[in-house]
Amino acid sequence: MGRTPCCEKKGLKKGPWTPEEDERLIEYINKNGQGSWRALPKLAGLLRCGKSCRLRWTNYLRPDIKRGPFSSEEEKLVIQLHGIVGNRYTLHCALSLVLSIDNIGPGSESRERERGSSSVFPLIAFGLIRKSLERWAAIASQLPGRTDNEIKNLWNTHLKRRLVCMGIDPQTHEPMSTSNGPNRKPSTSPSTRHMAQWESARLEAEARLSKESLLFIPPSLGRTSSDYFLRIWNSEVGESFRDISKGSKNPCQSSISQASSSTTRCGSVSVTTAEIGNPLIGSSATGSTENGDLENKLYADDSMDISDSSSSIELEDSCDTALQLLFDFPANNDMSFLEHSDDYTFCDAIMAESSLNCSP
DNA sequence: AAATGTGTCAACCGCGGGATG
DNA sequence: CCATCCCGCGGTTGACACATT
Repeated sequence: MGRTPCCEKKGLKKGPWTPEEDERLIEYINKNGQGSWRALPKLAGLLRCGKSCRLRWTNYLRPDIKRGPFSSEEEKLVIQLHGIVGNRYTLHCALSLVLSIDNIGPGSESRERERGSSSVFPLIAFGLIRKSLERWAAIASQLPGRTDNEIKNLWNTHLKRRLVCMGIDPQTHEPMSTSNGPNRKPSTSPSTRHMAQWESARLEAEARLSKESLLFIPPSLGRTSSDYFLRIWNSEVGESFRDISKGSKNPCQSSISQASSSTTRCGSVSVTTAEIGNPLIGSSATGSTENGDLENKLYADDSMDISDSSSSIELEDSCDTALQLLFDFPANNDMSFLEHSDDYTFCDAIMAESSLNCSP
């Protein structure tokens, strides 16, 4: 309703593309570049709608497309990434964590202690919240040469079935409820497990950040954990997130609002870190009050006087940066941190066993 | 050998949402 | 504020190849 169709349907060709059409499209884009898809068919002399041209180009003709079957490494990566950004459950976990942090206002010292040291984690969570809304593109961005459509097809035709065959819920990446299997530990609540996973990721990020900080700060000056947080806080990443609760145009804020309003509807996660009593936090936290103060500043930003100069573009970059932090660490897309929770990630088992037990 | 079933994948559809003028 | 363009999504279709009966 209201929207005009992307093109006049009459007289336009549908179905498989011919080599001649491909050639025309490639030639046109090589000459004129991408964009203006609506006008492109006419200019290129194609009897296709612009959307069809765009799809053909982005999913098939782009020179950087990698053809051929997915390698086992790629499949494993897709499964792992789907576990992170690929379901709304994770999205809500991230959201809940951010909100739980947000709920800790000045004076809530006990909760601060429970939560432990501050970190880059909220920034990662914000990035993930945003990116979770673009699941296939986010996953595809980590697999050079693969398109989101290709990954979606792979997931729907191969991987999803494989997970089901392995008794794993493809949505939650959890073992199916009724059959935990002989070697499985009693299943912890999904919330707890996801939170443990998140916390594990957070700790890794912190460790890495701390390590990197050693390169920038002379040991003679001494360091506290707040130094590391300050470094992030003073960076452009921090600058962008200082404005998160200001201004409705903020894309992250928008996502948060949307997700927040849907939390009740989906009923997935409404726990806070403190509520689930994540043991990782207690065992590893430094419990720095300096950090708590910093976080109070960070999340009680209604009272902060910050000259708002960050554009949405900067914020977007920062969200990307935050996501990239997660994708990057420890290094080169090594997602082994996911396996720290020893009953959560079954990718290796899946890859090893699927061909034996789940042959179509 | 023919009919039928199944899997795969490129392509399409309709929708929501951000960006822009 | 509104209309339009563009992008990305989930879901689906249809052609084709291959397996099974």
